[in-house]
Amino acid sequence: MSKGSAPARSDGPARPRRADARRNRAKVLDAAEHLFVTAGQGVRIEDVAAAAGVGVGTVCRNFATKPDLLGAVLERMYEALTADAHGALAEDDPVAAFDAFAYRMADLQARRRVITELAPGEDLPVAPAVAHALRGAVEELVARAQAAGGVRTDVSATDVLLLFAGIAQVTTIAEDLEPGVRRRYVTVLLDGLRPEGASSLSGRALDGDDLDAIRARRAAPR
Amino acid sequence: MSKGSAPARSDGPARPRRADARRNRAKVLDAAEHLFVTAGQGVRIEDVAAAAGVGVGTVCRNFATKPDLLGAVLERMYEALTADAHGALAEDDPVAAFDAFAYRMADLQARRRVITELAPGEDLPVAPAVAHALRGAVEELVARAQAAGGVRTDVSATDVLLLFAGIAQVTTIAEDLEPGVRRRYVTVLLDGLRPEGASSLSGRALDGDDLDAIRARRAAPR
DNA sequence: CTACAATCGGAATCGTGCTTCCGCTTAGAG
DNA sequence: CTCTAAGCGGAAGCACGATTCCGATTGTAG
Repeated sequence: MSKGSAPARSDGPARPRRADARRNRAKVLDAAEHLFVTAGQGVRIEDVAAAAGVGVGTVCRNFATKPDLLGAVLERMYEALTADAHGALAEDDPVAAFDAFAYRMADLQARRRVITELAPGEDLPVAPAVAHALRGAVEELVARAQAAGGVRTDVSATDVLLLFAGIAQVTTIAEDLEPGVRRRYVTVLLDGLRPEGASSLSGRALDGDDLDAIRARRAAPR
Repeated sequence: MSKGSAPARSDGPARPRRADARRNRAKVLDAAEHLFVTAGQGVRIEDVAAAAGVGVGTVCRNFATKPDLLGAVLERMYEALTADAHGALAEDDPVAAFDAFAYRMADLQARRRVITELAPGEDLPVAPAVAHALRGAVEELVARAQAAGGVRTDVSATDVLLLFAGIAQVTTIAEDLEPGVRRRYVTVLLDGLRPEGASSLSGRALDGDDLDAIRARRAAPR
């Protein structure tokens, strides 16, 4: 198996894949995303294939290994989140935009739970460029909210990303048991991020490099 | 394999296990806790055995299945956390006690990361009574802090438990990359929990039954 | 419409790690 | 000190699931 999820070799314009093949690939991605989000990364390839209405062979032809499939799904999720961040950047009021994004971010990050289930040491499927795009947008969003006095200045965009990721994870199950919990918790966290009445923080804020380092650790801790 | 982690049958006073057997059991638990915390629940039984300096047979004789081993380790963690909560209850200033406990709780919950790695659907090793003991202590702690005006009254002990669990999880890796992050994040969350300047929350606070329901969901979602 | 090659489905293969089994070792009672 | 059975180590057996392979199918160019 050679090409995996990168269908077109860079040499020359390989003729376009057959129409049904492209369709199947999409069906697999949709099914995989749904299953991963609802049942975790442990779902079997066979089940993904069944849900997509194709054979296992088709799944494996499009995504050489299971980590590849995970990676492709994650990439789509990051992209969705980044699109949301860009949408928020188009808003007028920086603080309101940040708050609104916080709620949506938590929702989207919750779907990303799969990542957190990955035991460290497994070859993590990363989406490099995509992750950076997201980070950039969030940095901008946080900076504006801070300038407008809606967010304390002793936290970084990375801190924000991590804090909400934590809330998102822990509410994955709770949320569909009692819809609204996530919203409540995000509100509490937002209150903690306001400049008014903020206790002083001791260490240093994390930056983008730290986030990369964390991802790297996940990938190869031993 | 019949007895698993419950060594003494209830019928009659079975003669005490051999001294070295008890010692080995303890060594296995220690090794397992260390490995699970540092490398996740994916570590192989064989590795646990090696780390404990015993054979795989010994591990399996003491803990019939891997979930049993996980369960035994988790039980010890819950107990440690509960002991801490009781310690906090002995303090004078309710608010200071709550804050201090929050920091320790986050640290201890971080070790509990194994749980969160468990894909839903796996037969979750629960520690029933132990979990309830913990909850009781935390409820008392939160109630006192609220009465003293240090914690907003629209959140429950369960909410607190979940919120800090989220922070704990997300800082598992970050913390040993940049020690102090967890402390920073806990501080932010504590700020969000103060009554001053708190935004109003929409839904309802979760209670102990919800927490049970969440655990149950984890155990058997399909 | 025909022919060719891209794709497909799913059975067979292969690897990995949990659990069991059994002959050997050794704690501990008498 | 001797004897008995609890306990031990680790090889073998098994189950489960990812990946591969190949004959059958089906778009699509001409």
